[in-house]
Amino acid sequence: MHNSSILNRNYYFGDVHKVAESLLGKIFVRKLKGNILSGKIVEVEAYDGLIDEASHAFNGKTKRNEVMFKQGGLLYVYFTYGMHYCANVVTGNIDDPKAVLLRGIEPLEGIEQMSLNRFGIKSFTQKEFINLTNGPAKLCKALGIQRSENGTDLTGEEIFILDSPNLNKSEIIITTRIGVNKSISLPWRYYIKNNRFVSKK
DNA sequence: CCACGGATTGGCT
DNA sequence: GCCAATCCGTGGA
Repeated sequence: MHNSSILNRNYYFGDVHKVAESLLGKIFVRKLKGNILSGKIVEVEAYDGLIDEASHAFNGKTKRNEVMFKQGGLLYVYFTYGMHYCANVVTGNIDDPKAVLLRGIEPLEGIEQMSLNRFGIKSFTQKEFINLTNGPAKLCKALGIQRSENGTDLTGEEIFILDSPNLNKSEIIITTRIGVNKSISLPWRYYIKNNRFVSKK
């Protein structure tokens, strides 16, 4: 199915901004009920722990954000707006709570299952195809990621990320984050230029 | 294409 | 009690 290797623990101990940028183009894989669901990561945001007012970890550890305070390479899933889940990749050391929010992926494998998860039906229009995974809560729905996936080890078998060469600088747009009220001018959002599954240009 | 508001629940003050 | 790292449908330009 794939030849590339799974990103190892060491990868997730890098600088959160470097990890965020380098995750673009890599393949996020979710095994769900024997199906493989996968997609290319096309949009992310970095949340820089204790110095970042917009980070969930800014005010210290709570039951909700405790996974951010664990070692890099875990999945931090949070619930928001009363109905949505969003997924982050935790980076760095214990008690150094940084994370990369996954905001958009381009579906590769298991597309019919993603449509079932999103819309309750296997078929979809061209417009619905884009709508499958072009947003942080949409991609969680499509991949079947919810509260029970919080804390999943990305070096395990269930959810992991496959390595691939880093993109050229010319293929990457760096800009401000979306949906935050604090630290709004920090350019900590990264996405692939001209990709249709980026949530907002 | 853009702006606006409703949905809905848990975390935190 | 307030409001969120969102999404979707609606209505107008």
